[in-house]
Amino acid sequence: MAKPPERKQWEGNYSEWFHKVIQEVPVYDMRYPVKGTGIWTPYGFKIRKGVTQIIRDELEKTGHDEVLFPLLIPDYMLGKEGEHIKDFEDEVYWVTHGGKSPLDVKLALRPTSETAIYPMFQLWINAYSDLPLKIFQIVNVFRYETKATRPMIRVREVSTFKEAHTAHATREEAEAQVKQGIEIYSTIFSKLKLPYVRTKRPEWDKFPGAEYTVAFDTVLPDGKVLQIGTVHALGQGFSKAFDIKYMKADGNYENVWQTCYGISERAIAALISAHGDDNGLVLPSEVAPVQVAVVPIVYKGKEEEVLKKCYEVRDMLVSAGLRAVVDDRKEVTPGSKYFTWEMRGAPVRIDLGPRDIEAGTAVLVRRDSLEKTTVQMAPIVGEIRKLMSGLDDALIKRSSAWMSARISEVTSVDEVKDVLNKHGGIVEAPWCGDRGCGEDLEAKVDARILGTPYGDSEECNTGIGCVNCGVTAKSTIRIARSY
RNA sequence: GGGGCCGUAGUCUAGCUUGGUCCAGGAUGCAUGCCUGGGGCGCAUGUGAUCUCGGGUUCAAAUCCCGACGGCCCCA
Repeated sequence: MAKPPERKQWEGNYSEWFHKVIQEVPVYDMRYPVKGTGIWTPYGFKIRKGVTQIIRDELEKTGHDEVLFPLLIPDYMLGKEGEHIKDFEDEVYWVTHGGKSPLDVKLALRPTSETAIYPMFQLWINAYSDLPLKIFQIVNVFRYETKATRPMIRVREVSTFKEAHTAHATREEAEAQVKQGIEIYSTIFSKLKLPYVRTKRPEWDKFPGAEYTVAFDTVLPDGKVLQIGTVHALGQGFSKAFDIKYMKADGNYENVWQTCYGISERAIAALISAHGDDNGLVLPSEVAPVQVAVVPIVYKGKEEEVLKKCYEVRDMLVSAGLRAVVDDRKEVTPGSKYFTWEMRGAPVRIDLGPRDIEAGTAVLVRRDSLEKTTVQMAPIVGEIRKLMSGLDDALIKRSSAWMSARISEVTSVDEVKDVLNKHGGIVEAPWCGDRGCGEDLEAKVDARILGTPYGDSEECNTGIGCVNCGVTAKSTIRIARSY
C-alpha cells in the first residue's frame, strides 16, 4: 500500500473528521459535561506540550519572561478601560459567592489578562530603566460563548491561552515590538508547518482597547477561516486607564506604550486540521509525541529475537535523541498497529521482522506518503532524520499549496459570493475603506471582512473601483466565512 | 439575535411516527482462550445501557408533553 491516504473525509466532511480524529487518537475528550470545555488526554497533552514548547522557546529567545497571574479579576479592575469592558462584558463569568456569603467585590474569571496585569505594571514600572518590560503567560481564560461551541475552536474555557504583554518608552519602540511579535508568530507557525495570511483587522473588529490589530488567519479543510493568532498595538489607552507612567531622563513622566499578542489552542486545532488525512493525524516531527514507532513483525518461535532487536533499535534511536517507542502489544496484529500509529500521526514507522533481522535491514514507512523503503540498519538514524525532514518539508508545501488555491482575487460582489459558495477560503478585492460600505458588503455576501493585507501586498492597483460601491479603492480587502 | 435537528453500553447505531411484542437489538470496543502474524485475521465465550436528567400524561413511556443540561445544523 504505497499510495498516500486519501483526504475525502478530511475535506468533504471536515467537522466529522475532526471530531472523529480527536476522539480516536485520542487528543481531546469533549464529553465533560460543561458546555465548551474539554480534556487534553495524555497523548493530546503531549502534542500541546510540543506546541507550547515552541512558543516558549521563541518568546524567551526574544527577551520575554514567563510569569503567572491570578485567574480572578475584581470587577472594578476589569471595568477600567471603557472600550475593553464594553466588548467583553457579555461573555464574562462571575464569581459572586464565597461559600454562602455574597462577595463585596465580584470577581471575574479572566476573559484575557490585560486588566489583571496592567495594575501590576503600574507598580513595577517607575523609570525608563524599567523598560521595555516584556512578559508572557500560558493560562486558561473563560468566555461565555453564546454560539455553538466546538472542541478547541470555539470553547468557553480556553485552556491554552498564551498572552504576551509588553510596555515601552516610546511609540516607535512599541511599534517595533508589534513587528517583532508578528515575526515571532510567523516563526512559530512556520515551525508548525502552518500556512497563514497576516491581516490588519478593520477598525470595527480590532481588539477592544487597541489602536490596531494584526491577525494571523488560516483556512480549514471546509474552507472556513480560523484566526490563529493576533498582535495588538495598544498605544497608551490602557496605560492611561491604569496610570502606568515612567520617569524619563529629563525627569518628566510619560505613559508607557504597550502591545500584547496572543495564541490559543486554536493553533493546535489548525495543526491537526492542516496536515491530517483520512487515516488520521499527520504531525510535523518537532511536535510529534512519538517520532518513530517500531512495530515488531513477530512469527511463532521468533518472538524473543524480534522483540529484543526492536528494543535495541529503540534504545539506539532514543540515545540519538529521537522519540521512539516499540509497539509491543501482544494479541494485536501488525496491521492493526499500523493503523494505530497512522491515526496518531507518528512521522516514521519501522517494521522489523525476521526477514529484516537476517538481512540487517529495516523497513521505514513515512506517514504522509506511506512510502516504504528498506534501509540498512547501520545508518538508520540518518535515514530517519532524512525521512522526517522530507515529511516536514512536504507538510508545509502541501498545506501552503492547499491554502494558496483557496485565496482568490476578484473584482465583483457576485464573484465574491460565487467563490465563497464554491470552495470558501479567502477572497481579495479592491475596497474603498469605508465602514458602512464594508458592513454592507458583509451582509450582501454573508461573510466577514478579515481586513486588509499586512506586509508585502498592502497596496492594490490604483484606479480600480471598490468591489462594492465603485468608489476609488484605497486598499485590498480580504473577505471570508470564518469560525 | 432568529429557526431547526438530536441525546439509547466506551463509541456508532436499531427501535420512537402508530405507547404494550424491548428487564432494549446490532456493530465496534474491551476481557479471556484458541488460532494467527510483512496492512484493521478468524472462531468461541464473556463484558458492558437505572434508554441524558427532572417533572407530567397513561393501567402501561426509550417512545407522547413540558423544562433543564449537553451535542449539532441553518439563517442574520
